[in-house]
Amino acid sequence: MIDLGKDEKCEFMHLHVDAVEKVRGSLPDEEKQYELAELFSMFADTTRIRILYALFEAEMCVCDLANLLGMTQSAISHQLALLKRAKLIRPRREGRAVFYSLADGHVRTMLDQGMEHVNE
Amino acid sequence: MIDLGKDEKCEFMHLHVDAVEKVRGSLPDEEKQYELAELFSMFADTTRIRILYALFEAEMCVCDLANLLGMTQSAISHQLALLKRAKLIRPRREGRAVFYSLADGHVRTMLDQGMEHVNE
DNA sequence: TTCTCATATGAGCATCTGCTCATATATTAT
DNA sequence: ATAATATATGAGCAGATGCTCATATGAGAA
Repeated sequence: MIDLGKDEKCEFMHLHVDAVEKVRGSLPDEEKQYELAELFSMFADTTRIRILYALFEAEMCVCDLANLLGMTQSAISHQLALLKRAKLIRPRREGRAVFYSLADGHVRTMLDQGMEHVNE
Repeated sequence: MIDLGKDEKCEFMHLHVDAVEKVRGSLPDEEKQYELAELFSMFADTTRIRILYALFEAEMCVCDLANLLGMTQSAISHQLALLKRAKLIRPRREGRAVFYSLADGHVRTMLDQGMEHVNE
């Protein structure tokens, strides 16, 4: 057996060198990995999940959401800014109020898929 | 107009009281919200994303993954423990090695949906 | 048994995240 | 113009997260 140094024991004793090499090429590139992680992190918080579920039902302004979820205007606004940056929601100004709605259907699909897994 | 106190200005000046009330009933219950957030948080990290993409291609052991991703065995093992806890992957012992594979198809579907959104 | 290898896991630490609080901006009304 | 209202945003802080390092566990070999 070839000696590959003290830190490379198990990595090369297995038969899977070819499998590993095959997989290496099929990974999404670094930027896509980062964008994916960032997208999913939007769904990784209960406040944002509740905001999105609320927007499934109706377009709502910041204070409506704050009232609905029992949170401060500031907390909601910060989260809306994140969701907007991730292009999951879209603002519409009407006088002083800003109404938010879902940007596209993927949001719904993704949450549905997640809910399906959670419900087994 | 009814005076509702200093902190409840905007919440009740809008026409959306009914919309808000309708939505209140349609939110998933607290436990589901939490489970959903926990599930999505599994996809909210590039290391775990790369592990899952790797397992799309082939069942792999811890050290194979560590080698593939250029990370320590410990770091990978910690992440695998999280993915296992979330029931996204499944271990299979074979001698000293433990091989991991995807637990079910939802994982693939969810990542695909995310990738679709990222790719616009 | 003892030794080695593969994996798992607890502690510690630096970074990230989600809130609060204060304040800034934008729009309308007077 | 000034005042009031709705939203946005920066700073600060407590808790969560992902790594490293050391060590524990589990399984096969001698």
